[in-house]
Amino acid sequence: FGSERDAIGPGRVMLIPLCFAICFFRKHALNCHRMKPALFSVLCEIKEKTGLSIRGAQEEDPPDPQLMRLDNMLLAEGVSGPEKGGGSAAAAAAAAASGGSSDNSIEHSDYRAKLTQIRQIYHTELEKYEQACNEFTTHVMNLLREQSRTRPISPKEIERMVGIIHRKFSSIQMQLKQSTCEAVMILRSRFLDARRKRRNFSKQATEILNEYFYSHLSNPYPSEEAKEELAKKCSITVSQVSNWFGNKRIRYKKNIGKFQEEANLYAAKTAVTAAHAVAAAVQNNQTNSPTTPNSGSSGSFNLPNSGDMFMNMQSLNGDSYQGSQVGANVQSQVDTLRHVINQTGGYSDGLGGNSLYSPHNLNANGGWQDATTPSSVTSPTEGPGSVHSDTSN
DNA sequence: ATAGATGATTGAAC
DNA sequence: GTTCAATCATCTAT
Repeated sequence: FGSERDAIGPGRVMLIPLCFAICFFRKHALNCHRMKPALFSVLCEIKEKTGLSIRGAQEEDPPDPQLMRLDNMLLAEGVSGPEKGGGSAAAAAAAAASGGSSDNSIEHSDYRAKLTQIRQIYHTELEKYEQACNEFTTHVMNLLREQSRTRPISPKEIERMVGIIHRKFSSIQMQLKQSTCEAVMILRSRFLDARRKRRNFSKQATEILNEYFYSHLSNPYPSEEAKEELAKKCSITVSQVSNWFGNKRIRYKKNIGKFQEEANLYAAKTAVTAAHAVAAAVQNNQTNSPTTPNSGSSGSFNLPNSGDMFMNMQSLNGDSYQGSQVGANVQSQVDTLRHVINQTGGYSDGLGGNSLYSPHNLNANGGWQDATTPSSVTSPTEGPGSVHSDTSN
C-alpha cells in the first residue's frame, strides 16, 4: 500500500524521518512522553497541509464494463444469482434442439451436474475471498486505529485504505469470475458438441415429414406456419424441420430414382384421402363455382368437373402446369394423384421414372418449377383462388 | 468393420 | 432472413 506514502506528497520529506524516529520509542513510553502532545500536533499540522493532495487523489472508480459482462454472463448461465432447478437457458435450448428425448435428458443432467459443480466451486471460492477480504480489512483497520494513537490518521484515510483493499480483492474476484466463465464456456461448447451426437427422428416424425414432402412435391417449401405445425406434430424444432426439408429436397433432387419407391409408398398412402378430399373439393367447387367471386377471375383456379381436373393433371406432365394458381390443399392432392396416375400410366422400369414422374416440377436449373420463389412467403398455401378442402370437408 | 442413411453445420448466393 | 450444396459426424443395417 505504498500509494498511501505517495499520496502524502510535499510533507513526505519531513514525515518519514519523524515516523522513523517514533519507531524507536516504546509505545507506552511514547504515549506517556511529555513531548507527545507537541509531536502529535506537529504531525497533525503537516498532515493538514497534505490533506488536499489526498483529497485530490481520490479517484472515482467507474463500474468496470468487463466485470459487468462477466457478472451478466454468470447470471445468465445460472452460476451466480438464485439457484435454478433446471440449468441454464442455453442448456434448455440445446436440449430442445436435440429433440428433448429421454436420451437427451442424460446429457442434460450431465451438463447440469457439471454446472452445479462449477457453481459450487465458484461460490466457495467467492466466499473464501470475501472472508479473507473482511479479515484483512479488519486487521488493517485495527492496525491503523492502533497507529492513530501515535500518528494522525483520519477516518477518511482509513476509509480510503479499505477501498484500496477492496479493489485489490475485487481484482482477485474478477479473476475468479473470469476463470468461472471460461469453465462454463468450455462446458457449454462440449455440451453443444454433444449435440452432434444426433439421434434419428422417430419413425412417426419421419413419416409425417415424408407425407408432407411427397404431397407437396410440386413445391416442397413449407411456410413458417406449416413448419411450426410439423415441428409440433413431430416433437422437433422448427429449425430441425427446415434442416429436414433442406436435406430432403437436395437429396431427392440428386437421386430421384432412389426415392421413387418411397415416393410411391407415400403417394399410395395418401391417395385415398386425397381422392376423397379432391372429390369433396370438386363437389364444393361445382356447387359454388358459377357464383363464386373467384371463378373466372385472373389467376384463380377453376375446377368445373373432375374431367377437367384430370385433364389438367395430364397437362402437368407436359410441364405446362401453373401450380402457383392452385390452392394448397388441392395442390397437394394433385401431387399425390398425379403420382398415382403416372404410376398406372406406367414407366418402362424403375429408373425410367425419370422421364415420367420424376421431372415433377423440377426445372432445368434444378429448382422446383412451381416454386416461383423458394420462400415461405410465396408458399401457395393461401392462393387467391384456393379451395379449402379441409373446411369443405 | 463397413457402407449407406441421416441430422447438423457451414459458406455462398440471393 | 432462406435456400442450396457440400461436408461433417454419427447412427444403423449388414
